[in-house]
Amino acid sequence: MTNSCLVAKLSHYINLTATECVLLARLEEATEHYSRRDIVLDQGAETSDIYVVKTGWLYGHVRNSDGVDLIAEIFYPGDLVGLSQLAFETSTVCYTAATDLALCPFPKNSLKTIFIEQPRLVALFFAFTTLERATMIDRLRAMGQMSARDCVGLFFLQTKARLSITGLATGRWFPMPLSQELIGNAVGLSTVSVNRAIRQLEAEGHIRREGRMLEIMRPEILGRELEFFDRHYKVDSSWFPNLD
Amino acid sequence: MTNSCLVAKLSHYINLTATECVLLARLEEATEHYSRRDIVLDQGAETSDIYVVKTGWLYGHVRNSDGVDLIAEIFYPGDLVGLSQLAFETSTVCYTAATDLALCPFPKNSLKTIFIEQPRLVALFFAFTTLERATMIDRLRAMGQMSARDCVGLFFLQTKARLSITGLATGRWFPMPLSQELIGNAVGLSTVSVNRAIRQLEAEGHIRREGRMLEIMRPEILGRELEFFDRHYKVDSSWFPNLD
DNA sequence: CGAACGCTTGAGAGGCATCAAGAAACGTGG
DNA sequence: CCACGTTTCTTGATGCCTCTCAAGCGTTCG
Repeated sequence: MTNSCLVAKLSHYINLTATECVLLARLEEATEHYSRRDIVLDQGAETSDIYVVKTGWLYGHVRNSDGVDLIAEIFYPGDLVGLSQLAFETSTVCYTAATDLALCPFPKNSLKTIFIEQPRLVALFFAFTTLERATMIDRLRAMGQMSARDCVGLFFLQTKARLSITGLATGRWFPMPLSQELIGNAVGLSTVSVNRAIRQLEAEGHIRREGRMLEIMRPEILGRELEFFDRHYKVDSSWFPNLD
Repeated sequence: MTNSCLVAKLSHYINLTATECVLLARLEEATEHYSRRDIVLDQGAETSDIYVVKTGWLYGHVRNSDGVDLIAEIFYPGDLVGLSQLAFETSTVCYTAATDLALCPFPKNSLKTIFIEQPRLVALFFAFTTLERATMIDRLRAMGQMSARDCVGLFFLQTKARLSITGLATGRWFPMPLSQELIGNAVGLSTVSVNRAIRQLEAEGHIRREGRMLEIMRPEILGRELEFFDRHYKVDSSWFPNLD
């Protein structure tokens, strides 16, 4: 078997054919390394490449004129970075390494043949974008009408769910390498409010921290309270094109 | 020529072939009519169909347990409704008619052949989802860190930009059939705050109202102030698969 | 060992939600 | 075409939540 992260993630959803595996593995031939805080692609730069995340986290963010930063998306191993910028010649967001990072770049022109020859993979990619959109709606709901505590709690539940797909969350523990400032940028809160929310969740016995690891004590209870639904566990593939 | 709304919208971005036009027109064979406030598809219902919007507006929204409603997406003539629910067997959002409405439903299984035979159309659909994602990030930015006045102003600019693509905004005027309550649901504000924001924009000479029509007096100036960028005007098609 | 960086906590200010009530517009049926 | 009820818009008063500013502490890394 291949040790491709992308294959690992996709296999969670459908049984990949050997042809598909080979083709996907080819996207991960080159590898680039980045250190935490490195900028992978700056806002306004040309979006000629797509990246597969091999190890580490990175995030896409936009800075507005008052200097406030908003994290638009966070990527984990197995994710495809840059699909959301396909329609733009220059990037609308800045990609920054959240941890030390290994990325596999491939030119976005490689998608041409995939679109023609691998309609089922395209359908799966398409499905992913809809999952991400649903998650983004959850974020909108959180930012618009939930308390700071609930925003942060929901963010942790979402993160854990995403990591679980590729087996990066073991049991109730998962890594949380983002600083409280970055968490704030992700959920639209100030550092101070994030800190107070975390301490409150901790005091209530919902979470526990141990270095950069986080434990959600009773995921089901917290999830029910915050109306969290794991959008990433399963996709409906009934409309996927059949294999030839 | 066909009078398909979908073809009209897509033609804004690429030159469709005759084959593509015929195929798209076939999606609009059936037509259903709804009155304002009618529910087109309820949350939790099966997502077996996709719809092309022929005339009117509709919106997808989610209601949480405290009864607060969030509008996740708004659809205009020429839009495809339901693509964002493709990956789910049952709908995560509720679709409601914002005005009287004419929709053309087609089964989502019809996508199978499109995925196989029309990779260029699929690429274009894919591009649309990335545009919508970018717009959603703008909304996140607005909800998270902008004032009520700016949220509402940005919402108007975005709406006008979307309508302009299909020629539904003439000059600086465009229709705004949504009540202030619905606008509030869309941008995450209370009705009261929306009203105050509108009156402020009006007092500042940024907008003018005439029944259900809205005029943005100096779009460039307001756009620059709110850091608005029209994401829907143009797509990069360099990575699209070529025609056979 | 010193200097960033990240976490924690307090105090004060401001903006938006909420509650409430009246005015205007709309729609519907007599 | 008018009368009435409903929806929508408008405005004021009050309170709460989060932001901002500020300072101290702990930790990590060069």
